[in-house]
Amino acid sequence: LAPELLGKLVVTADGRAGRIVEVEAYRGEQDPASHAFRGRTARNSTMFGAPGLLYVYFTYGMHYCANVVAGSVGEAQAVLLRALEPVAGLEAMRLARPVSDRDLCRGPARLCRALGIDTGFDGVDLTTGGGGIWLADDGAAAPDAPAVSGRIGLSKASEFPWRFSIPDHQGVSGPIRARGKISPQG
DNA sequence: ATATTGATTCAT
DNA sequence: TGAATCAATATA
Repeated sequence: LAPELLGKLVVTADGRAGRIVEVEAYRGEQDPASHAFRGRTARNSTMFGAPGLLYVYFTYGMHYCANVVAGSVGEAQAVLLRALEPVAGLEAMRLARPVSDRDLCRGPARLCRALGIDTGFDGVDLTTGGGGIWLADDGAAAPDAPAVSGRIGLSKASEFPWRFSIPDHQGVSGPIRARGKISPQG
């Protein structure tokens, strides 16, 4: 499911939108790197819910990251949104954080800042639009052969090749990759 | 390479 | 209670 999100749009009620260009998959209680690895807690309970929910968590004392819940109820699978290509509402994004347009949504915490996502959005349903943020499909196809590489920024299980991105897209978060020794792209 | 920053979690 | 950890980013 994770690679199929590539090319989809994330849209907010106030007119901001970005195209998904990079994601990572997390596989619930079987995945040592997943927040759900040690079972359900107050923080990760959204992951155990229905597919299509938005799981937002706060980390490093200052950053939010957003995931799309996948799998079925109770499986706690999720797809981390790592980078978007800004598509609409760029003015509001620049206001949230003044950086170059290319960097607005390049990185899991940056895209949350740019779209105004915080833990208040944790648990909203991305399929109905009622939560103020939703997924849209404008017909752009996911790449036939998405780039695959090791996950980024993890102290455990970073070797699992569950990071997917649009090949050679400039919006993909790059340099952080140097921390892992995985042969990148593919 | 290092500072930032605070919630969450696991161990006393 | 306390310490370690953390799916990150900015700055040097």
